[in-house]
Amino acid sequence: MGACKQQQNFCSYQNTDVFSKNAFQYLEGIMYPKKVETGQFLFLDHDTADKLFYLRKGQIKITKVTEEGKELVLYIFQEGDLIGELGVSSVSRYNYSAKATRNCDVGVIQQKDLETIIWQHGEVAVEFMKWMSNMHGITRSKFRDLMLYGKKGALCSTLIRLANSYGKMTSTGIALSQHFTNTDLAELIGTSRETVNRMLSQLKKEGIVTFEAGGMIKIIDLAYLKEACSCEDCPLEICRI
Amino acid sequence: MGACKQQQNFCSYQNTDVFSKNAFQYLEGIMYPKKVETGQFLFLDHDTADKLFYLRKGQIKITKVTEEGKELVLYIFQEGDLIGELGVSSVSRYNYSAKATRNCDVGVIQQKDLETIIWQHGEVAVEFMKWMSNMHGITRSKFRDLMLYGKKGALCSTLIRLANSYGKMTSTGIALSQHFTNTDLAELIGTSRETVNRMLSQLKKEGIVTFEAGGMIKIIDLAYLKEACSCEDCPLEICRI
DNA sequence: ATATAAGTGTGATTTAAATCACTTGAACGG
DNA sequence: CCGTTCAAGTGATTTAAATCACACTTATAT
Repeated sequence: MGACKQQQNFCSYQNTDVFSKNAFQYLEGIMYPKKVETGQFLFLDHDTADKLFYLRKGQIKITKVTEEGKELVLYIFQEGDLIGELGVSSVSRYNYSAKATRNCDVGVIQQKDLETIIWQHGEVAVEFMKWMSNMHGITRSKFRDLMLYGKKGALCSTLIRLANSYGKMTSTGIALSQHFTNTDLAELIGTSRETVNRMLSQLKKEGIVTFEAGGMIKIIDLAYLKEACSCEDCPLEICRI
Repeated sequence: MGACKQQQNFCSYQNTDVFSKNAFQYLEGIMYPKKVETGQFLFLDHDTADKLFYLRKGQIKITKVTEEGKELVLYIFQEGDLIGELGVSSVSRYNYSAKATRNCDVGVIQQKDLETIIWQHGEVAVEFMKWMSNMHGITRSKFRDLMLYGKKGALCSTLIRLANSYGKMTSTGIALSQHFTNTDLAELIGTSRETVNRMLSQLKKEGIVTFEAGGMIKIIDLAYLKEACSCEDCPLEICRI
């Protein structure tokens, strides 16, 4: 379990970093393994939400798709992240889908089993609340960024979040360790591919970002990006993708 | 504590409806009273988030304001609602403000006191999680509605939520029991007063809504509003303002 | 190596929404 | 009753972003 890997990554947090070793062992105890292949869904919109998922390996995108096929990516989860809801009422349903964008090893946690642990161990309950609070913080801060500062602000906010989740510090800037296509970014922002392309070209021209081998984005002027979305320097567990 | 007051209100839920009588008594035990007058703030953006608030009476708007003065209203809380975050880390801060839009009677709950109860009573922990999950659900569903269906969809979604929170069923439609100005609605949607005015006029012309005495909105054609924002009939605890 | 698909880059055009600039109306206090 | 303030309504204009259309580039697979 993470903690900020200083220098190596710009700063990569897993959302399970809120759990103590002790609490995490309880979770391990009730997990059973599952594999999900690239392109497959871990769960679908409207499925019964009676499980949590611990992502051991791979990548999961949480998406919401409209009837017309427009796709909004709400989160991208990585190794060490916990996925799902703790509705605690047995009848609640997901209102988004979870799609594997790489081959995944997942630990499945049954709601019922988790509830037992929460009942018995106050410590685990408190840590779960911290996790839930963080997740809500991510959603709320994205909401703010995507609503208030236009598409340019939305892109800049998203680049900062990507830097926090995928960035590696180098002497010349923060290099994203993964390639994101214009379409990927557009789906994170809720805009069109063309708009992303034009905005990125502009940022490149102004020397805010550069493109490395394989189209990987490197952030040169983080301060500019922060300015563009009135960054409030939220804690890193919230400022993520 | 609520439960759906059938017929009387269209359907008014409080977000504390997740708590059992028993759990709520524990909360009552650690609350101390506070009054907040109309226009005053219960807390400000960036204040330390070490308290929860139970709203006994009055109304609180949760808002986010940009440097340029643009205001986004995230939630409107009513009697019986619980306000705040359960970050559980003592250093977390609000990243929004809470403004009283009526004279309020509030019960203040100290984070520390609450944590003790959560530790001791698994039942309370589980109910708190349900509450947190609901709050997150509200945020997520608004995010979706405001991002994906344009300003028209955003307005229609907001009218549905207002109906759930303030609507009274009548023989001719759902009458909102409170007046909302064009500016109020604009701040809920993240748009301009003029745009709201034009969209509302249009809805009126098409017979979707009417204006009653005092400018109160009455919803005639709920199905139309649902269609406009691809309503998924979320549970009522989530489809609120 | 070459066909095929997937992604990028850009101009032109359309559409949605914000902004500006007023007018009208309603409500409130002295 | 009149001036002041706050909200509603609306035309004209500008700006932001989506959409359309297509050329070009880069991977990938047979």
